[in-house]
Amino acid sequence: MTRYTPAEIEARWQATWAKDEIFKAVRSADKPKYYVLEMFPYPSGRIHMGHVRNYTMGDVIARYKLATGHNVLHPMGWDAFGMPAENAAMAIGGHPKDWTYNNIKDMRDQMKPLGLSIDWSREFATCDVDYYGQQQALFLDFLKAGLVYRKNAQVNWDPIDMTVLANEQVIDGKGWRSGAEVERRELTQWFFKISDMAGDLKDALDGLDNWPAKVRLMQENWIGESRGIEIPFQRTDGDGTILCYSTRPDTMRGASFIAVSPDHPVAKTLETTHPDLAAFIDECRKMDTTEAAMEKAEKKGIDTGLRVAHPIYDGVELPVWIGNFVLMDYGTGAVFGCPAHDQRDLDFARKYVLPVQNAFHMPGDTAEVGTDALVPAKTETIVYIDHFAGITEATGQHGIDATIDYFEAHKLGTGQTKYRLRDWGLSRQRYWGCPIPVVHCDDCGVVPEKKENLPIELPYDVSFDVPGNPLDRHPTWRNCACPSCGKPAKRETDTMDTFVDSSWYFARFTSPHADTPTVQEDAAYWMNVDQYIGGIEHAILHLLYSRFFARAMEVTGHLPKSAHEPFNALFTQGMVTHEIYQTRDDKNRPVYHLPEDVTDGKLTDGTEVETIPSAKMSKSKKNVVDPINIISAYGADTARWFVLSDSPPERDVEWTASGAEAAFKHLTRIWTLCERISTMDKDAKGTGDTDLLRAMHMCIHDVTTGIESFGFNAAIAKLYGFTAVLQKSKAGHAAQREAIMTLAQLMSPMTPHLAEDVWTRQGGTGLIATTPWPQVDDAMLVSDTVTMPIQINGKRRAEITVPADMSKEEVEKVALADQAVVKSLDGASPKKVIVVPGRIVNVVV
RNA sequence: GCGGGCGUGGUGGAAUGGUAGACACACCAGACUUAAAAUCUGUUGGGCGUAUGCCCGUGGGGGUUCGAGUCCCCCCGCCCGCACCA
Repeated sequence: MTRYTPAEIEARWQATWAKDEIFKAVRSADKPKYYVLEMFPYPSGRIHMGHVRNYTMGDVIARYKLATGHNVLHPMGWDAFGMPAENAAMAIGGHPKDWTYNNIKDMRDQMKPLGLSIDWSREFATCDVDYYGQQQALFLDFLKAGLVYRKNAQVNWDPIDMTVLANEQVIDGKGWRSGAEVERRELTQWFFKISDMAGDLKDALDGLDNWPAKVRLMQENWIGESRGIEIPFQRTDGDGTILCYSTRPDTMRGASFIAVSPDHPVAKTLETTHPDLAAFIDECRKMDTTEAAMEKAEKKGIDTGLRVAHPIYDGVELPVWIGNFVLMDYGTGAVFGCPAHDQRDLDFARKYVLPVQNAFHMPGDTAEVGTDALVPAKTETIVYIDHFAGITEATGQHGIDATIDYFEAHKLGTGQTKYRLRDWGLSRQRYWGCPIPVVHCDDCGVVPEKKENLPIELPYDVSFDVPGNPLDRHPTWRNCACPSCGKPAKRETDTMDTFVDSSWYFARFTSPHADTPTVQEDAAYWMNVDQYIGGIEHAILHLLYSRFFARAMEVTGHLPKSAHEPFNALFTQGMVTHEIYQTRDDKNRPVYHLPEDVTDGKLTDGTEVETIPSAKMSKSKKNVVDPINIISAYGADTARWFVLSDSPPERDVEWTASGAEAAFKHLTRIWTLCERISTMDKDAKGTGDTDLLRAMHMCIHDVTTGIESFGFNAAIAKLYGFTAVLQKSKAGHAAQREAIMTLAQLMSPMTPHLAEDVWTRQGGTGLIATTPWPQVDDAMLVSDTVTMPIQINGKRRAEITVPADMSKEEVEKVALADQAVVKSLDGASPKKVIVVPGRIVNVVV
């Protein structure tokens, strides 16, 4: 009797797969292609359980697609630029490049024992000069196409990372990585013109049927489309107009002031001549240091003395104020305030004693606004007055649309659709990123580098002993010739946001070593990604940027039109969690303990630990289980099996030692079962062959459906069930052998090594990985008889077994004749009998 | 504040509108063993009953339906996203 020894089995099969190159993706017209991709990892140096779960899910899909006759592309790479490498260099010395490449090597070594069906020949890291050089080429093409531009702008400045952040990278007023309160600064920066595509990025979400609705909705909210109107207000104190944007033109009757941003041109002009206004504007600028403070800040304003005419009431004048709450970069930087129907405007009006005037009424309102603005709910009926009095049935959007029509018809304004989405600032004042390939020339200004001069390589000889960007203080790197006039010039020292790197890597995988960003035939063949798998945390940032890049690469001829939306299907998987174990030190501060140091709620010295409910595995809470330890204790197949079982893949899964143990026991059971069948008398006849094979076909059906619908946990439950059937079966050798070989095939996407071994031991030919997926024999799914529950008034009272093809009428007769039914009816006569063939009978009395 | 999701045994979770709790964990009992481990078998939503069985049960309340965990309305709780966006 041999034992299940995963270490030996797994190494052996991984070597075989590698030798036979069965996962190498080659273009072929013979089979349909299938591109499965998991979000590539940041090379932190160690893989964690989240990686194991993410890549196992992708691997199940990839292996299943391979077995179902697809030409599969399943690549792996490294999102390798970024701050941690520089932080490590600053903290412990060394060089970001060495740190990163060492980490990549370590993580690759940790990942390979998982037995993933990856085409490693396509591997690359975004910090490879081959990759970022092509990214520079893309940048130049985008620049030529007007998709990148430079502007002086208020930016989010992270004072800890000492760099700029995009709007998407500021979470609750704090930097997404450093957690520092973000400041506002004015800097000249490069921007991607993502806002030009806002409408399409929003509209195309509708077509992404195989994306989670949640992600589509988050993107829709982020893009923030709103329908409104731009209204020019005529100055009465002089010439000119002030253009205001409003999504509520139906409140125009109640307008009592205009508010402009402190950065508005009107404010900037007045600033030069009015010291009081200048002081206020100055105060606004000083106050605006952090996003968090801005949110809490008091609404303040100052009257400019300017006056404008009310657009629909002759002779009514409105004062123009500067308001600290008006944003310059949304709409037109100027709004009209309607205190009666907007809480913020009302607070402002009360503070500065401005008129409050109803624009409409709602049934039941007192027509007298106190401290709460009269804001109609979506479904409430609004009764308009004066100019809009005709719009009586107005609810929700109707009144707004109708008033926009009114303004347009009277040439008082223009309907406008606006977006919240801002352009993506990509400049970062960091070393470890892709250099922006432009040159600053005293004579020619900002000049794009020539393509033949690419790649602009990062210098290796840099120092991190002082804060700031080492490229700025490098003695020679900046020096270059102007690509336009040839005179000495200086390179741009900003590098690109690392989200740029991850916005097109999926396209690069289709021709990873080409000397152009993509190759037309390869991109056309392999794109789109058929199934993309990753964390919900990328719902906005990475996925929105990638959708923009696909469009931009289409415009610049690097991707086909068909790749407009690059990810056909998206799956967002849950996290791996673990309980947290803590004790307290003498100052009552928590001390955390690794799960491996805790047995039955106690440390090895007998100290009891407090158990805190399961949370995302994190080093700081020490609630981590190292995949390497699990693999060496139980093997990769056990780890893979466990992360897929118990919880649906979109939800979190809690790692438990007992669960991992159970997974290992099950795989051992399969091994033992395989041994038993191998040693059976080959000729002996058994009993129940048909029952076993019928259960087998049910299992094929259920597992196939499970995998195709991401119901991995359900598929695994069925595999448990069928294993139990096979274990108890008294069927003959041939049937049992067929059953275990099919079981191995069905398990092969999850536990590929064990599956190969069972397959070979049972005399299967070739590799299970490339053997066609088992087919369901539909005839085997239908049984001759069927057991149906009988309900009386919806309560289950009896059960009958009848031939599967029995007519409804016959079933009804049999049901009503049943002993238990007769007893339950107790002489009452049925009013109605509902027979759902093969399902249920309900007798209504 | 706005938008979305979720709520099922001791636990993780199953259930195309059709027998709620599959499968797994944990617990308990039994077999094997001198014993333990390992392995195998069985029980396990609550209540009543010797028992065939009966009653209750998917956060709470109402509704649609022959039939609701599932669909609709209201409420409660939790989670997530967005928010000075005019």
